Amino acid sequence: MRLPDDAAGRQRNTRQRHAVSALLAEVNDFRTAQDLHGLLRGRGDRVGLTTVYRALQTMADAGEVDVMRLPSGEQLFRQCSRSHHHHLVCRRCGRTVEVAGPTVESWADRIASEHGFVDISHTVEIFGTCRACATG
Amino acid sequence: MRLPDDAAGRQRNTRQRHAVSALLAEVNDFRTAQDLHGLLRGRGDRVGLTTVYRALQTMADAGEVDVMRLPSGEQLFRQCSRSHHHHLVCRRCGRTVEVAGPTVESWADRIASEHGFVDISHTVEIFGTCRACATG
DNA sequence: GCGCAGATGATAATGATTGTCATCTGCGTT
DNA sequence: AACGCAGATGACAATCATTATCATCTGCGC
Repeated sequence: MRLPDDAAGRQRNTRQRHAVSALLAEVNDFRTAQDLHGLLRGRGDRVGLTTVYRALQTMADAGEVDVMRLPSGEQLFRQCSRSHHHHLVCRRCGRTVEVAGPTVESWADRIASEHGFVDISHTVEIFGTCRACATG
Repeated sequence: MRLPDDAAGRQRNTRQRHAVSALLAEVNDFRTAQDLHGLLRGRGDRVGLTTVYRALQTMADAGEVDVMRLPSGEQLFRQCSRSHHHHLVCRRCGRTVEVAGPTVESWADRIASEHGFVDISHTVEIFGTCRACATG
């Protein structure tokens, strides 16, 4: 047990991973993998699509980025605060707001316990139209 | 205005739609479209996969079936109660429990309103391991 | 500088879902 | 009971995001 995080600590510092990470920090919003790949290419960074997917997957596993899924099924990635939270998404312009939800957390846990479920996790997404889009 | 639900009331009673509907009533659980199609074929009902998808889509639009999405992105269909509710799903055996959540509903609405969002909808899924799977 | 495990990327493969389109069939009308 | 047509069907092709392959490359510890 010399290396507690043995399996996880094997990632290298590559140009590509850094590029993806930097881009996520820049566009502070949810983007698809394909989208991010396009942006990288557009700015001249030469990164393969496969690599973008892999980088995002790795970062997601490490808790460095959030993954959410659109009703259509596509997954979106974003650099988010590390703590558990959910998202409020404008279905028109895509603007997102992080929302903390102690209410839901405890509700979900309670409901699950009442039914004898253990090892609970949950997903919550809220969709709506933001003020700008509604009035514009 | 002889037909108030003009646009929606155009569905015909076909053998195929009935077969899909009957199967859903039988297996009271979430199934993929492909899965349902396989079951129909297995029992001798001759129905095209495309038609199964269309039937499910139509029924979902009409609120007759529930659609949920696995973390992997595949969508599952189930005949459910008409009222709005969410699901508690065993990640091991797939058993599902319908849960009503006035708490979340109001929470989601309140959060969204506070941020100026309108026309709110939301998705909530709770995953866990049911007692049977946890002890077994 | 060496060497190799991990990383990359062009490409093919996968797999669920949707589009196409010629044909068929409820079902209201005649 | 036959008619006609809008909606329905289904075999097949197409899409599209994501993943698998695999030969090659490169951090980075030695």
